[in-house]
Amino acid sequence: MSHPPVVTRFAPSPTGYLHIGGARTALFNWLFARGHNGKFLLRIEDTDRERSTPEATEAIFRGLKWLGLDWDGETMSQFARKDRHAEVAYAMLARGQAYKCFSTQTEIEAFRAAAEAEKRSTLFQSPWRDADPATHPDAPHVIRMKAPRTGETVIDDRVLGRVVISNAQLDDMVCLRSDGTPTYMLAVVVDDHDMGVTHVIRGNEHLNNAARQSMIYTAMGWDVPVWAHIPLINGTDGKKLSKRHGALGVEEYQAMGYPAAGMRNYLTRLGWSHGDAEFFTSDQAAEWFDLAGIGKSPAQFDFKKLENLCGQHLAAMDDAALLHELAEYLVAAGRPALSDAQITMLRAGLWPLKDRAKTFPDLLEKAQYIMSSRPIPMDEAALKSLDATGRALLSELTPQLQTVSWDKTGIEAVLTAFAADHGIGFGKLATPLRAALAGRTVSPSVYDMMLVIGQVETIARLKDVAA
RNA sequence: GGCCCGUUCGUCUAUCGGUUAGGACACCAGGUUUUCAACCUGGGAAGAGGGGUUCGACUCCCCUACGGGCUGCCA
Repeated sequence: MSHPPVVTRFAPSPTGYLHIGGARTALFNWLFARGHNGKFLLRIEDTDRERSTPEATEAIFRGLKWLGLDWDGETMSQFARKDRHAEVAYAMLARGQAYKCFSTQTEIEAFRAAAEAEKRSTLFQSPWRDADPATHPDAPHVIRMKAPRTGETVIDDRVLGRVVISNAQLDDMVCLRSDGTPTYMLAVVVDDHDMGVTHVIRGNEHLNNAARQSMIYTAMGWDVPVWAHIPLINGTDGKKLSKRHGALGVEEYQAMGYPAAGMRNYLTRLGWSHGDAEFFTSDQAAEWFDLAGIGKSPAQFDFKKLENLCGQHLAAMDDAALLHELAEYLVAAGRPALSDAQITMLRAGLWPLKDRAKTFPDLLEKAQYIMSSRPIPMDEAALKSLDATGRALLSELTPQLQTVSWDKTGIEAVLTAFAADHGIGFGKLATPLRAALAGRTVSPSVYDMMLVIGQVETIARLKDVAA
């Protein structure tokens, strides 16, 4: 028995940056498709000509690319398919599943206002629903779905379970606007059907829409896709995610220096779980990802956990990939690129840094001692530890470093013997040494620094502070 | 207002009627240590409230509270 092919899609509207919640929706669709040998499609829902912009479309592309969410085939523009949408609207009309409604927006607003005042249902019931076409005026009109008024529509949701919505709650939605363009409700269904989408994985806010869309599928005699409505992401206070919580656009996260692998891991784990698995690669995630593992309740964004995961991914990344992504980070953050010489030095000194850094700016900060050129700028605490005693120790130590074999054991032997000879703990020696090498009191291990910058540079830096 | 969805440690979550309610992040304490990290050990920390059903409920049902969504010729 063969499995039916899986086709998922991400369908953002290009009205701003790629929202963090949208990115997670895209990620879930991508994981599901990749894990099932299926296709992941991208459709830009640009039927709202007022609010859609090409810049926003570009931002969506950049965000998806940063996260490594590659889509199959050409990007589809929903607006470009408006003729097809209209065709379906007229097909529904011909089937008697839809009708022309000549009510003006002013009339509808008046109806709603009156209904609200009388505490009646504000669902608009068009007087044209059952009107004889022969009596239709020659006037602008919309095409409305002739939705069933009794009974119920059931959404068999893979995340939420069986959701029953009474048809009396649903109105005759507009499918084709008076200017001939389709509404979202019609366009999604037509496109998803035409694109062969089998699984609709999207935000919870569409759950009610699913009932409406289900009606269109039924009216057209099309197969209804598998629904999976995923919970939204909340801000750190449990309230809806908003600008107050800082970063909303995924590009901001890139600019803050979070590695994409960590971001993917974090976002995957937010609202989905696979036993106790916390740290995993995209391949593992795709292999494990399933609709059953998606939680029902909204999750709060937690920067601490994101950072922790990012740190683990940074440590696990190979040097070339890390350096490559670091360069991209610098561009995204609008920071100056590293020179070839700096990159060479950084590559050599990456090993003691990788498992300490959580983000790219963090890594760069810790790599400061590699990139600085002599004389090394000193911060206040470093200067303080380079007092007369400290400098005396260092100038006595320096000659001994000229002859040592430059590896961890060689250096360690000299330093520990030196400390012992002077009757001091190793810490008393390491502190001024660290200051001289790094210009600060927080740095990687002095051994590691000496190995990374090399014998010549080490001695030069020590001589600088002795002077 | 009507309808729909949700509610386990501070946070992300496991549990799919029977567990001392598990893990991770964060936090606290101790250890290791040349600083900061990392690392190791230990610790505190949860089923929104109230009713049922059941021999037994975090788990099933109902009510309430709280949070969210929909109720557009936006998506």
